[in-house]
Amino acid sequence: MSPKTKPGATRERIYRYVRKQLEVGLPPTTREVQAAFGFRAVQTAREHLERLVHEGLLVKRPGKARGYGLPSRPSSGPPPTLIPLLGRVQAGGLNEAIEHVEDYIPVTSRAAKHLFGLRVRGESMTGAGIFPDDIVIVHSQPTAENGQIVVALVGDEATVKTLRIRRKRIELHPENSAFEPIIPPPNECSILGKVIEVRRVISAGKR
Amino acid sequence: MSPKTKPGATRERIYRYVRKQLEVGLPPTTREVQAAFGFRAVQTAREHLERLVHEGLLVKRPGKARGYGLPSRPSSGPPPTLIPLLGRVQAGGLNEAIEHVEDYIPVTSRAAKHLFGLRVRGESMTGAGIFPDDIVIVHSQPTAENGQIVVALVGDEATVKTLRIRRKRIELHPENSAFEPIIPPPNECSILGKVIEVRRVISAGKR
DNA sequence: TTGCATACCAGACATTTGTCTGGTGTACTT
DNA sequence: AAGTACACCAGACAAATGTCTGGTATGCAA
Repeated sequence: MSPKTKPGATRERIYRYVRKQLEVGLPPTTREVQAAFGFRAVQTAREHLERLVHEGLLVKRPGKARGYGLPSRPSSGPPPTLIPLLGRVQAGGLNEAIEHVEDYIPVTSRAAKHLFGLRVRGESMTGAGIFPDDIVIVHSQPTAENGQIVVALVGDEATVKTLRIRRKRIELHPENSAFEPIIPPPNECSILGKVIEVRRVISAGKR
Repeated sequence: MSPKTKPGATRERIYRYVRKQLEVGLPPTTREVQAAFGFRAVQTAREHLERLVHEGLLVKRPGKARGYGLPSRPSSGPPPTLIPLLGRVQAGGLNEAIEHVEDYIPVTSRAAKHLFGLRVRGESMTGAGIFPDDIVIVHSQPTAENGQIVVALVGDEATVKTLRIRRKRIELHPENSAFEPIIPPPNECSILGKVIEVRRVISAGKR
C-alpha cells in the first residue's frame, strides 16, 4: 500500500482541487478526483469527498453525476459575469464594436448582456468625478432621462456627457467649465446608453 | 405529436437555459434539458444540443456526463468572483469585520481572497476623485509605500487617506484642503491595506 | 410530386458514474 | 491488548447518462 499522509492533509488538497473545478464551472466526477490524486480506488476519493460534505465545505446532490458543489454562494444576487470593455466605439455603433474589445470586466447584474464598459478619454467630466482612464459601465439603451450621464455617438465618435433635453433638441453637457456643451445636429447624434457605474484602478503614486 | 415550433426558436430558448445553468456552475444533463422543456424523448433535447455545438455556441466533451459547455471564456484572466463589502471596520480589525458584510462585489483577481471592499464616508479624499458613498477595493496588507492611498485603522475607526511616511512616523493625509492631516500616536494606528480600485454607482440625477 | 431541412417521438443499448461491502495498515488512547 | 479514527485498496452492482436506430409531421424549394 502507498504511504499515507497526515490526517486532513489530503482532504485539504482535494478541497482546493474541487473548489477550483467548481469555480470554473467544471464539477468533477469522483473518478476524476481519484485520477487527479493518483488513488487506486474510487472509494478513497469518495470518502474524502463525503468527509468534506460532513464538514460543511461541500454540498452534494446524491446519485447525480458530478453532484458535489459548493455551499450556497455568499450573495443572493446574480453570479459574477464578464462584460466587454470596448476600446473605441465609432460609426458602426455597438454592433461592430465587438472587434475593439480591449478587456472584460466583472459585474453582478441581471442585465449583464446589456452592459458594456468604455474607457474615458478626456477631462470634460471631472466635475462629476469621472477622470481620464476611468472606466464607465454603460447600460445599452437608445434613450435616457434629462440629467443622466450618457454615452452618445456624435458623428462618428463616442463621448461621455450629461444629457440635457430641451424642447426638440438634446444637448450634451460637460461637467468641467473648461469645456463647452455639444449641441449636435439631430441626425448626427445617437445615445448608446446610460452610465451606471464608474471604476478607477489606482496605481502606486498615481494622483 | 405536439405542435412544432418555428425553426430555431426552441433551440434559442434551450441555448439560453443551458448558458444560464453553465454560468452558475450547474452543467445540465441531456435528460435535464428534456425535462426542462417538456420533451417526451431524450433524443429531441440531444439534437438541439448537438446543433448548438455545430453552430459553435456550445462545446462538448463526448461521452462525459454533463459534458456540454460554453466555448472558451472570453477573458484569459481569472474567473469573476465575489469579495465582501464591509460596512464598518472597527477595533477588532478584519478578523471580526466579517459580521459587518454589507454586500459582495465582483472582481477578477488572483488575489481575491486578500481583497475587501469598504464604503467611503467623508469628503477628505475628493481631491483624489474619491467621493462619499464610493466603494474602495482594498488589498489587505499591513504596510504600504509612501504616497499610496490606504485604509488605516486609527484608534477604533477605519479611514481612507494618503500615506505619508516620515522618519519614524506615519502621517495620513487627506486629499481635500478642508481637512487636516492625521498624525496618530504609534500604537494607535495600523494599516489594513492598500486601495487598488474605486467604484461608484451612478443613480439618475446624482451629481 | 419528391427531396430536404427541421422539429419532434420511442425504444434499446453502451458507458459513465455513484454507491456499497469487504478489506489492510498506522497512530493514538484507554 | 482492544478500540477508534483516519487513510488507503479492491471488486461488484445499481443508476444515471450518453448514444444510436427507427420513426412521424410540417414547410419549403426544385
